[in-house]
Order: sequence, then structure tokens, then C-alpha cells
Amino acid sequence: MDKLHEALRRHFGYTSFKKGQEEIVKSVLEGQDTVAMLPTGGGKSLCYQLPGLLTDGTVLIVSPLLSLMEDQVQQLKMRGEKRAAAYNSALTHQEKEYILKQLHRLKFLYISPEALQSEQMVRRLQTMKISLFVVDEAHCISQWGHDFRPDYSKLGDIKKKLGSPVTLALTATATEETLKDISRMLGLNEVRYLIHSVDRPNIALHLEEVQDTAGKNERLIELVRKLQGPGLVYCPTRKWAEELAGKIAEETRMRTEFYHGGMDAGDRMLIQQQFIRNQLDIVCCTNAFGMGVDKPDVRYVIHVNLPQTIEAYMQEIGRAGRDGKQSVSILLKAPGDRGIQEQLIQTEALTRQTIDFLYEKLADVRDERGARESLEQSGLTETQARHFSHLFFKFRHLGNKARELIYQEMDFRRQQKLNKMAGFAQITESKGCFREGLLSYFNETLSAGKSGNTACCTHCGLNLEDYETKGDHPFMNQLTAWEEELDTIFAASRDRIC
DNA sequence: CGTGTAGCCCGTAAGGGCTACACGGTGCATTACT
Repeated sequence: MDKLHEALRRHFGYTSFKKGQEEIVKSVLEGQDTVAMLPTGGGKSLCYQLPGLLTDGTVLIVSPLLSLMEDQVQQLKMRGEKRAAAYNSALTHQEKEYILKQLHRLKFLYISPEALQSEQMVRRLQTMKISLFVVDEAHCISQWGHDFRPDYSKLGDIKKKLGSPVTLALTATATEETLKDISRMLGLNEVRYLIHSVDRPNIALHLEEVQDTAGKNERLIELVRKLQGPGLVYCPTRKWAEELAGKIAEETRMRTEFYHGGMDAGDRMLIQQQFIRNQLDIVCCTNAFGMGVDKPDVRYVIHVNLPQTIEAYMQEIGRAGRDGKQSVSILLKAPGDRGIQEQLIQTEALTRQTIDFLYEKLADVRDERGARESLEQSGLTETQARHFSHLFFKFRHLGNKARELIYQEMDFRRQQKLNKMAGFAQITESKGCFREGLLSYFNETLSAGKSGNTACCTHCGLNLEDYETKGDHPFMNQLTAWEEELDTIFAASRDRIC
């Protein structure tokens, strides 16, 4: 047994790596900046935890969600690794101070891109040895870094300030364009790409045209009534998710809940846990749902509207069938589908005149914080203000060209991504294979062995009846005896806490 | 762009029909207050 496998066994208790892990571990241990794709549930955290344990210094992990950080830290602690902590706004003043003091003793530090902007934190990190700089869910850099969470685009600078430690960016789904964007934004030069196919052969692809919104809702009820669950229904708006959940619950009596970013953290956590523990049949959600939800047996994912990007679509349908069993994804489309997404993009966009006006207004502003305040006073939303001030400071040194660049950045990027998604959805008008069409956006071709696979897509002879509930029980996921018992225990302890 | 709703008209009154208008996703952090 070589050293690596020996360490794998000793620290994690595994005798072999999962697909793709070993390459990634070796790559970073060789000191190579690496951008890697690994299927969700494929054991991403091991890819930095094992190298971290085998080298001196601290592993710094940038993570997009507070809940993900908490999960990871807890898992490490449960495995007996106490030198792990998360640093973010969920902490009190005292806790933050404590972590800053103990920083050099940590093996794994999880942090949000925003918290990593803190000068105090950076100064402390500069005095330490960072063995590995990790960006988890690295597609967020490209997906959010340009507008929604600009601090993601500043990770490259931070990395440099920390003396450019070995960097590892991890994601499950990214087009070639996104992978390049990630490397560029992180300022990686000689980067090694460890890529696998984004294809998930056990997820059948079905697209279906309906008349209008009423038609979608009607068809959806029909589908969830028949399909074997559990399932996810992705909706474009919070309201739609709530109404659908109500309607499904009423008409099918299946255990249905909704989930979106407007709910408080406790409710969100509860729904997520219930879904994972098979106490719900269906969750109607917005794009807020999914990251960090590692449920193996989701049998279908239905979209009642176009997602905004192909990558979002991939991520979302990819939540089905993690156990490798046959699952199905269904996109219900209707003529005016682009409308909502277009509008969502537009509400954050600014006109040329507004940009000119605001550009003048910011002339004397010194820092981003001041800029944001001033912009919000001018009536911009929080997101708009952050986006604009980010672009302002990025381009202002270019003088006259700056405004034009800001204008282009604000308008086009997201529009283009939506165009591609809408372009893909038009595939129903051809006779082509959906899977081939979809993979082409990732510069992939369908690997051999597909012929005769009727579970591929609508145009390859997919039969939705194969995904319907069979057997006597109208509801899936009847709890087994021990699960029920466990539940009573949990419920009891929950009551005590409340 | 599409949907839902508030408010108006009509005028036996009630409620149907119309127009105008608002609204729409993703999460970090931070603040001053009860």
C-alpha cells in the first residue's frame, strides 16, 4: 500500500478513493494549482482535507453558505478533528476574537468571501503558513462574482496577498467558459484542469411544451400524482413555489412544502432536513434550494419555467438520482417563458443615462463602502449598489472608457447566458437528442454506448410511464419502523429544546 | 413579459368586465433598536 492509501485508510477509514479524488489529491500535493470537477456527493471535501493533513500549515476554505461551513466543521469535529472552525457573521464578537487568537492552531478554516475581505483577518493570515487555498462550489465565482456577490471576484487579490498558496477550485458543474473564468478570476497561471463529463446517464431528459401557465400547473399536478417520488419542483418565483405547494398538497394529499430565500433560516433548515429524512414527498422551491443538500434518492426534478442559465439547469436536474438509479428531469415550457427571467435580469440592470449620472455622483467617493451608501441613497437596490460600486472601482482608472465598460458588464453577461438556455429549450422543435444538445454547451459529445438507451430523452424514445409509482402504496417513502422510532426521539428532544 | 389585484364603471342591485398598476431570485454582513 502506498503512502497516500495508507493515509486515506488511517484518517478516513477508506481503502480506496472515489472516482477522481486521487488525481486531485496528488495534483495539489505536487504543488499544482488545480481546477477540478467532481460529481456532487463524490467526496469533494476529502480532496482538500487529506492533503491538509499531510502537509504543514492551515487549509483555508472559501465557502458560499454559512450552513455549508457549519456542516463541514461539524463533520470534521465528529471525526475527531478539533482544529477546524468557521469564521463568519454567525459568530459573536467574542467568538470572532477567539478564533483570530487561535488562528495559527487551526488546520481547517472555513470562511465566506465577504469575511475574507476583513483586513484584520488578512493580516493575521499573512503571518501564517497557508498550505492550501480552496474555493468550494467554485462555479459561484463565475455565477455570482460578477454582480450578486462581487467579493467572489476579489479572491484573486486575496490569494496574492497571502503569498499565492497552492490553490484548488472545486465544482460539480461548469462549462469550459466558466472554468476559464474561474482560473482568470483567481489569477491562476499554470493551472491543471481535472475535468470529467457532466453527463448523468441515469437522469432521463424530458422537455414538454404546454399552452400557458394554467396548462403548466395542470400538467404538473398530473405528473406529481403519477411519478414516483420524492421529487423537486423548481419555480421561477417565491409566490409560484408557495402556491404550487399548496395546490399539490390539497389535490394529491402528498406531503408537500415550499422553500425559498424569503423564509427564515430555521424554516429553511427544517424543510431541508425533512426532505432529506423522507418526511416530505415534494418540495416546491426557487433556485435557493439545493446547495449542500445531499439526498441520494430524489427520483424526479421538474422545472415549471426556464432556469436562467444552462449551468443552473444542470445543477438543478443533477439533484436527482445521486444513488445512480433511474430518475427523470422534466422541463415544462410555454411560449412566453423568457419573460420572467428577462425581467429579473432587467430589474438589476441600469440604463446608460443612470450609469452616466451615478458615475458623476461617485467622483469624490474614496472607498466602496461610501460608494454603496451613496448609491443606495440614490434609490438603487442593495444588489445594484454593490454591483455598480464594484465595477466603478474596477474601471475608474481607465477614464473615459470606464463608463462604456460598466455599461457592457451590467447588461450583457447574464442576457447571453439566458439566451443559451432558451436556445437549448428550442431543441424540442428539432428531432435531435436532448442529451447531445445539452452536452454540446459543455463542449462534450455523448460517449459511446448510448444507442438503444431509451431512458435518454424524449426524442430517444423515453417513456414517462417507466417513472410512475408502482405497487400498492399510494405514497412513497413510508417510514420503516426504526426510522419512525428515531423520529419520535428527535421530536422529543426538539420539543425539549424549544 | 405575464400574472394577480385594486378600484372603477355600470346603475333596480349585484357582480361581471374593464383598466391601471405593482411585482418578480440567488446570500453575505451589519446596524441600532426593543
